[in-house]
Amino acid sequence: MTGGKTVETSRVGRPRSEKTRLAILEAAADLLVEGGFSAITIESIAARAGVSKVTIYKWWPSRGSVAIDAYFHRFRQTLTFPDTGNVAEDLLAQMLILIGAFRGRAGEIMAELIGQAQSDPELADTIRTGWMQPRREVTALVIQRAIDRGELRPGLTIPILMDELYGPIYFRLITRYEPLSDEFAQELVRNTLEGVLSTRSSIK
Amino acid sequence: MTGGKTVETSRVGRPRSEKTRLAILEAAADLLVEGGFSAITIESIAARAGVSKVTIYKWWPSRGSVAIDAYFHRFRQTLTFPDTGNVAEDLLAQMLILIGAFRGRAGEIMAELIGQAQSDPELADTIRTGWMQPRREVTALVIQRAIDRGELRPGLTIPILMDELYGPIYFRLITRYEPLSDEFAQELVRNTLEGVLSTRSSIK
Amino acid sequence: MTGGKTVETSRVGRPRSEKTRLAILEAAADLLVEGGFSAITIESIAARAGVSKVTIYKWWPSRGSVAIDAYFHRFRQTLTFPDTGNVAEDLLAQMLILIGAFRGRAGEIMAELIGQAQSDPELADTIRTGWMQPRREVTALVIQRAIDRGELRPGLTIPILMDELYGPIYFRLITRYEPLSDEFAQELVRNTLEGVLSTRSSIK
Amino acid sequence: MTGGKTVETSRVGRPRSEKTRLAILEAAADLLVEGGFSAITIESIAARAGVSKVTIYKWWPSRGSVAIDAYFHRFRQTLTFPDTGNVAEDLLAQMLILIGAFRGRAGEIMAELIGQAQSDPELADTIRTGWMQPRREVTALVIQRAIDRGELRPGLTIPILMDELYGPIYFRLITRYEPLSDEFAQELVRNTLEGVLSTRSSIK
DNA sequence: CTCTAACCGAGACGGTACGTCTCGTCTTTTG
DNA sequence: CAAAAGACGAGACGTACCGTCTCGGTTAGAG
Repeated sequence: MTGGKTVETSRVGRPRSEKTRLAILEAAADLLVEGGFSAITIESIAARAGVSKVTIYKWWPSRGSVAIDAYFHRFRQTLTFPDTGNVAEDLLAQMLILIGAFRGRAGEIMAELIGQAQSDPELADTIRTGWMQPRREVTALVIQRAIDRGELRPGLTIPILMDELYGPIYFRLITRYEPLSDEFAQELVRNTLEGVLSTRSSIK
Repeated sequence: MTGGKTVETSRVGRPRSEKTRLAILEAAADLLVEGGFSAITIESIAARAGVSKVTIYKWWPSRGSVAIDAYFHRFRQTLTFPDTGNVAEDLLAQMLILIGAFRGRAGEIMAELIGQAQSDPELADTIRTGWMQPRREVTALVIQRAIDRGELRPGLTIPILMDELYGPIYFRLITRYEPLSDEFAQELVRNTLEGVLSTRSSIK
Repeated sequence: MTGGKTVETSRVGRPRSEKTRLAILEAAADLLVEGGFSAITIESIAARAGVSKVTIYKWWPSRGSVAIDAYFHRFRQTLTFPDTGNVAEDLLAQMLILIGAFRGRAGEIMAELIGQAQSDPELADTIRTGWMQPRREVTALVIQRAIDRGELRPGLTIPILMDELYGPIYFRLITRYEPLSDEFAQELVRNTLEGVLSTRSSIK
Repeated sequence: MTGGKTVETSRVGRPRSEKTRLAILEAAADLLVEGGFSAITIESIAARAGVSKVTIYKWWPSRGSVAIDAYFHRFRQTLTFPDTGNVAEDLLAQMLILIGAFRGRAGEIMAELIGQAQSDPELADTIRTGWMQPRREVTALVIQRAIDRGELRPGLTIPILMDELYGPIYFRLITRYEPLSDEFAQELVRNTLEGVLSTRSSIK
């Protein structure tokens, strides 16, 4: 996310052109939407943005980093999750918002970005810290509060519980085994909280 | 998985060389282990196997397909899962075997293959049908039997439950947020079955 | 002159395309005539010849070498110098033929090629062995015979005498101080043979 | 030689920095000596001189013009030729001085500059007027006096005679066919004056 | 003693060409 | 007819300089 940094201090020399920065992000985002990650080449971005290749290389280290910046630029979404105090409701709301974002082009592109990240550690890091981490923090907060209120088991490992919620969603996003429907999110959250044992056997 | 098919019918002309096929798979597997998916190029395989590029193109449609064939060739494992009749034990055993396989090089390579599959539908399909499906079928059987015995809730959607088990594992494989430890598998299976609500609130 | 070599032995693999070789030389020669040496870029040749850059790099080591090959391809001239037995006549004929070739585009281009050769030793060598040497050999022969016949001084250093003939011509070609006129050649040859001392002083 | 001009009129505004001008010429000369003309790039000069590119462009129109200025700055030599009244001695002295200057790095660089001048008319002009012309004028004077004294043939075309002297030297400098030895200069001057016909045939 | 015009550094930028890489196809000879 | 060898067109890579363009900060004579 190198290229995203704003020029803080006014230093000597010609300042960075904000117009150019935006033209690059817009061009990359367009290419991403139209042809997916494989359509992102430094040359195609440069040509579309009317910008020199060197300028792109100057501010971004790889095509992956331009792609993720362009993704955030285009699909930046608010993280305003509700906080009703009811853990089931809050978690479901969060999962529905994520699933909603992943239906449509944004989801396909995120899948490709995650795919690319498997052979681009820097991209992987940017996705983790720039995309997943903020969401996980909100979710962790909701879970922690529910533990504090005594709604959830105290011995719980929070990262594992979060993997139980996010894991299946990203698994579906990536394997496309089954659709990312609202019903899926509902049963996922319910199952995760209540378990899947039959009532009889749960009373031990 | 085109290249993996054995030559059944004896047709006219010079038969396909089995030695060549194996040389290609061994070379590709070596490259995969040494340098990951990005080290797999048709040219590098051809050079290493002492084989012409055209011969590879003749039997495999893409580098992804050679890679997955080479992966299966090198890391093929038995699917002999225990069947004790205890759903918790059986599921845990299955997850532990998968996690064990994913620790080490095989896991890293599978992550890369899944990554590549995001921009290679054919590779995605081969991974689903050749790798995931067999495991899911065994898991589905165990779950179905537990439902039949009344251990699990009858209304359960089996694919969702399987996503709850496999999803977090693949999520950790791909995001590398946290390690694929045995403890993780244990808590994952326990949480999935019993839920995470505190005992007090679960008696409603 | 690497690319000029003809494929002698019929070896395995696809043979070199003669059509491609000629297309490259024609394109390069056209560019040379139209825009001089600076118009010769590997990219422009490739574009004009409908050929890949790699193919050019495969057969020629530098743009200079393509240029000189293209020059010879386009301006190859016969070396049929007359041999009358009269040294003055023969030398003048040779110089007139060379000067004639250097008037017009071929001379301008040769000047540029010699210029480039100052920073490209390989090009320099090709010009020496492929262009100058054959002419010098013919000239050396004429001179040697004149020495044998007793027309020229026996103690003469032949290379120096040849430099006295060719040097002024190339000097004019390169500095453009004065035109390469036929009168120039006539006085040059006469002066070189007879000297410039006044008759009075020459009889010492 | 634009950049070499001294600031005559004192105009308003900050005057041109002499320190900067010298830093540029020194840097360029160093680069020229170390890596030849190809090492001369505006960027490398700017970096080495601690100067902005724009400042260089402001005072010199091209890299060729900086190069030639740097050459004169570093290798400026006196034009004090002896004038003994003996044409053979005087011409030989002049040629020996020139040949002496051309042995060593200065000659190699001059060859490269002349080479570059083939595709840079302005550079060609600067070399002619700034380097060759002063020498030719001295030589022309010596020749003219010899004609006046009756030592040389009256019908002689002086520029042609000068090309007979300078041409072979520059030819050797540029083609590196043979070394620029003192013996070469001696025989060159002698041959030029006396001719190469054998005594017998010269008396016709 | 301020004003102001020109100089100068640093560095961003669009552009052209470089030489390299790998792809997937094509065209031969060899077994 | 399979396979090896290798030529080839295509196109992106990342780099080097080009020449131009802001900027901010001198520097010295003119008012």
